[in-house]
Order: sequence, then C-alpha cells, then structure tokens
Amino acid sequence: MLAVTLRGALMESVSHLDEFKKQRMENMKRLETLGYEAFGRAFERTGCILDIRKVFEDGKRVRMAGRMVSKREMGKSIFAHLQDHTGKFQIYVRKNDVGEDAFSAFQVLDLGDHIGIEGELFTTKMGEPTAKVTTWQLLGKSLLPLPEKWHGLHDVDIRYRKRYLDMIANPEVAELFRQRAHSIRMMRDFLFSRGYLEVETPMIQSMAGGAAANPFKTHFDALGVDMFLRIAPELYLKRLLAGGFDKVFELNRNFRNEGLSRFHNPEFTMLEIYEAYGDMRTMMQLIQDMIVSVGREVFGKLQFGEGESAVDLTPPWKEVPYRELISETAGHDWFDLSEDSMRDRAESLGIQVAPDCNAVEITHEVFEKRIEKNIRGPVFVTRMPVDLVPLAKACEDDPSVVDVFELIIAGREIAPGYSELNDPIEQRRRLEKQAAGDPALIDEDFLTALEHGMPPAGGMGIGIDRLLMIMAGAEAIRDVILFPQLKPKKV
RNA sequence: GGAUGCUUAGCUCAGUUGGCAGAGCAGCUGACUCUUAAUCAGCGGGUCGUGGGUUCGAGCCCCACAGCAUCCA
Repeated sequence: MLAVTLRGALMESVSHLDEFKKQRMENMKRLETLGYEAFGRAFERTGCILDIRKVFEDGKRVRMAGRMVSKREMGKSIFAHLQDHTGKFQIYVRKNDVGEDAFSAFQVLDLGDHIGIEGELFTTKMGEPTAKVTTWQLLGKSLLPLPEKWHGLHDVDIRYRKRYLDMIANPEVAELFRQRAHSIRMMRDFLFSRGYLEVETPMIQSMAGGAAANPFKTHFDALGVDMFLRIAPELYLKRLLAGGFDKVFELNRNFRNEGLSRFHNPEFTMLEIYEAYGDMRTMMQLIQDMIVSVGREVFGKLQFGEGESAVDLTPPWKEVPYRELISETAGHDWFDLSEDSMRDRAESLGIQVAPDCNAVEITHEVFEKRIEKNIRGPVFVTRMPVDLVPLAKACEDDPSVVDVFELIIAGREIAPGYSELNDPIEQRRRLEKQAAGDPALIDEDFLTALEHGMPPAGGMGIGIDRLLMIMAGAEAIRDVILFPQLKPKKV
C-alpha cells in the first residue's frame, strides 16, 4: 500500500517533464511516418558554421549541420537558427522551395533537434547571412527541452552536473574550455620544442608519496592489496632522472582526498617538470617563458583581471626572499624575537596562532595570512625555511633555508620549484623524520634509485587549474573543470 | 567540520502583514512566404527541495534533513 503510494508520488513528481517528453516522442513518430529517420547517420558538411561564414558568398550551395536553437514560423515560411560549436547560422525554409511534405515535416521539429540541411546562401533584407534550404534531414531528435534561450542557464548546480546544457546555453563556457584545451596543448608544444620528454608514470601506487596530502584508497583485486591514487608523480619522475632522462615532464591528474572549495577539486591537473643538471633558476626561467607564451598565444594578452585582482605577467618577474617579505610585514626585528614575542606580534597583526606552533610555523602563518594573499605578482618567493620544504637542496650560503621558489600570482600559489635534493642519505633522513617512525611510509625503492645516483636537477609543479582560473578570469576552480566533483545527488 | 544565505512551472524569476500560486521564455491550437527575444488570438502546465511542527488557514513562521553557494577551520 505504502509502496504504491510512493510510486504514485514519484511518477507524479516527474509527470510534467514527462509531458514535454511525450509531446516530443509524438513529434518524433510523426516525423518517422513522414519518412525521416529520428536518429540519423553521418552527414557530409561543407564545413562547420564558422567555415561557412568565412566563405560566405551569395548563391553558393552549402551543406550545414547543427542543433536548431530557435524557430520563427510565418505561415508558409520559417526562419530558424542552427548552432554548432563555432556559432549560429540562420536558415530559411520556404514551402515553395522544399515542397509541401518537407515543409510540414519541418514544422514538427522541436528546438534542440539536430538537423542537416542543403541550401543556397543569401543575405536577408535585414542583412543577416542565411541559408535557403532546398533539402533537409533529421540527424538527432531531442526528447527534452533546452534551457531558456534568452536568460540562459544560471543554476550553478545544473551547470556543473549537466555541463552539456551549460555549453549549449552559455557559449562563453564552451569558449573557456577551448582556451583550456589550447593552453594545455601550447604547454606541451612549448616543452617538446625545448627538448623535454613527456612521460606517464603510475597513477595507482602502493604508497602515495611526493607530497603531504591524504590519498584516495583503492583495491587491487587480482593482487589482493590496497593501493592509492597518486598525490604527485614526483618520486617516479626522479627515478627517471636516475635512469638517464635529463628533461622530463608529466601533465596529468593528481588526486587528493580533501574537501571541495572554490580553489580545491580532489582531482586536479598538475604539470611537473624536471631537468637534470639544472636548478630552481632553470625552472624560474622556464615557467616564466612558458606562461608568457600561453598568455600571448592563447589569450592574446599578458594583463589579466580587473581592479583589485589585476595582474600583469609582463616579464621579467620579480624575485623576493621569504625573510624579506616577513620583515616588511612583521617588523625588521622579527627573526630576533623569542617564540612568545612572535606569538604576541602575530596576534597584534590579527592572526590567531595555535599554542603548539613553533617559530617557523608562526612565521609561516604570517606569510599565509598577511602576505601571500596581498601579492598581486607574479613574484617568485625564494629562500624558504628548510623545515617547510623537505625535498629540496639547502642554499649554498645558508643551510637554514632551501634553494626553492614559490611562484605567487594573484595572491595564490601557482607553482613551487626546487633545486632538487639528490643526496640519498639526507633524503632518507628527511623522509624518516616525515614518516615519524612508520617504515611503511618510506618509499625504499625511490631511495634505492637515489643511491644509484641521481644528477642534480631543477624541478617544479604547476597547478594548471589555478593558473587557468587567473587567465580565464574564473571565480571558482569548478568553472575551469568540465566535470567538477560534486556530492552525488540523492533521489 | 562550523557560520551565513539560497531552493517556487522544462528554463529565468516575482510572490506584499500568514488568507484562491504569478510573469516572461519554452509547450499546445489557430493566423501569417524576409523573420530574428518575430508578431497577433486562444489554451494547458505547480507535492512552492524533502519530512515534521505551530495555526481556523503556511510558498511565507518554527525544527530536522538534502543539495548548492560564500566565508571560516
């Protein structure tokens, strides 16, 4: 009894959408009885809509395909727009031109249907380039209504969950993802042309190393062991340096088992680059050249954002030591202060510091809360405290700081770069400290590779999604990821 | 994990002090052979996120839950 009621209620709740679908199914049947195949086959086109627009010429015959996104019926003639990924084009269907049957079938078409047309180009009285249809065919029936044509699709939940609707209703979204694809392609070409080799290393790993982050767990059935999705490719890329590849990169997904936020998606795209016999300065030059060329060639500019969030990527980019930034903000005597005085000073700057924080951690709180956010950049912050960065070489002139940079743009960390540690003894010491007595957390195979000898190297990782947020002017990381992670929706 | 806000027709949004659930687009019927947010005439479409409560009466007030957003951890 209850089950029956629930089922009734469920059917009731979708009944209205069903009515749209029912109507369209009926239209589909009518088209089929008129001899149209509802889900058609390959259709040879003169070109995409942009191609056709480019070669526009009065009287030219073309074959064009697209989704019908608007339709204006006027008795014995119809204007409509077809849309493909390159834009919209108006078509004109006249009873006299296509014949009675094809015309009445066209009247049955719904918005959203994919059709192919053959016709002759002309310009309307209002000056719009248009194709006068002589024949048409149905390529793909749409059974559900499109979002509203004028206001588009605003509901962010639907936009992320049904990205295909977002792309149809909001053309700028499709454009952004083309820019993303183009940017990534540019980076690959750039690195390839400079002699870097693209490699693929395991995403499923028996221990997730190379960064400090919580991994996703998975299970390898055939081997009966738990595995992890990688949090970074670093330790494998360094094995390749030991193996003799001198310039390598990997551009692919990393996975971190963290929450969702405006700046975090648990799977994100990272570009990691290593160059043997180089150091972090090699990387500084490389990333500057690479980002500048992406800016120029994909976006056609080096100035991004407006007002408060404006950044100018015109090289050369500034370099500022970490301690200098701290002194400027927290006082020139900061590094002479006792831990307690540091805590008081931090609080006077409006920063709450946990009581168990040491001097390095308090200092870094100041950096994160008061400095980093305000750096418009791009700025390379260099000479970070050794305790913050366990995988880098110490500076030659000061063992308390490491030879690294953190590239900050628009108040955000975009890319850390290191003079990589290639000393297996020091590396073991640091990994053991990090593992805090748990030998299962130490990647012995990686250490063995270093023991065989790894050349000195520069290395860096670039958070591609965050970089693209800046260049594309996106407010949220979800806006630059096609299918961002969301909570599964319960029924 | 915490705080705040949002959730009303397929889509975009109104909804007054708690008193019959609204508009535009989309849809349906009809007219119209250069329209373009076509126009004109008419029609249909709602478990107001879900579940409880207060009340004579809840889209609106209260509680819980869900999803989303922003900020914080």
